[in-house]
Amino acid sequence: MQERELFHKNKIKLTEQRKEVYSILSRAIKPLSLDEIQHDCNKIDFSSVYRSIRTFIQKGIVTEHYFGDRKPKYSLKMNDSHRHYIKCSKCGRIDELKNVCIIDEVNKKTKYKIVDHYMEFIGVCPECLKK
Amino acid sequence: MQERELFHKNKIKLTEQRKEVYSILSRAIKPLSLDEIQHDCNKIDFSSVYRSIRTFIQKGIVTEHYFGDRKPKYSLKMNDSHRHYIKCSKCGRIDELKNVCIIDEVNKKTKYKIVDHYMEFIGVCPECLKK
DNA sequence: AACCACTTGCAAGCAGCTTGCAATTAGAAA
DNA sequence: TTTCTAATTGCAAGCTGCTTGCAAGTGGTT
Repeated sequence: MQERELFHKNKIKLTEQRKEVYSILSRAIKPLSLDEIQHDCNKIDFSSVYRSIRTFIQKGIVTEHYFGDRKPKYSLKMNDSHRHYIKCSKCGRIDELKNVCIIDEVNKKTKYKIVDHYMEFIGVCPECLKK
Repeated sequence: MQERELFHKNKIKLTEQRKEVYSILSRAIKPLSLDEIQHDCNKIDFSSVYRSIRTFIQKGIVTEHYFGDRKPKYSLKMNDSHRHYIKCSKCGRIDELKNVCIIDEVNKKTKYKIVDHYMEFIGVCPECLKK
């Protein structure tokens, strides 16, 4: 979907700041913190980055991730599927973990109606294992 | 294991404050935030609660959990197995999710050596579903 | 019983958001 | 295209949830 179309569909005004934040997230290869997003921006106030992200989350365009530190990370919510990540405990590198699904198993074990889930894996990456 | 023995084995001084924090965690039926732990205490300073928890985590006695809000929760790390929880998006109730394991599947999909993992599920609990 | 390294409560400090507000601006209406 | 107005922005102040320095107090060894 086009950026313009996506914004219009969600009744979000197409401002320069929002375009830039969206663009950064669409080019990111991993979830980013507010800090990191602002750092990649061309002079956008932190509060504006913060508010665009809040808006995107509220409209379901962006997902918030927790990786066990105090800074949540953000990524575009893709239509295809829920994504999971693995983080290296030595160097901090984050990789995507593809084709891992646990929803069916959880559905069998609980009476809750699952609406969302989040998984985080901590490990040692191949490079750090060599050392 | 006895509390006294556990503390001694880990070279942790057996103070009144630490005994109380440990006792609260051992009676808790779900992970608690620092706030909640302090609230259950009989006049222990917040910084002491904070530092006991840090010590317990560092000694491997306590586990830190993230449930998608800004306040980490803490529980005793049981010897038996890694625990997972499910949280109701309507009422905030948290239940334990038993016998759910994904480690084997993840090990097949990645070259990382997994050292820890964390899963969180958000759903609507049976009571809230009725409403 | 005496000692002393560790622990505590207190208060100050700090990071990471979160919000109020006046100026600015996107985009609907004319 | 110009006008109008509600939404958005940058700035600065404020807040929450830790985090830390320090002097007083205390377990546990001697």
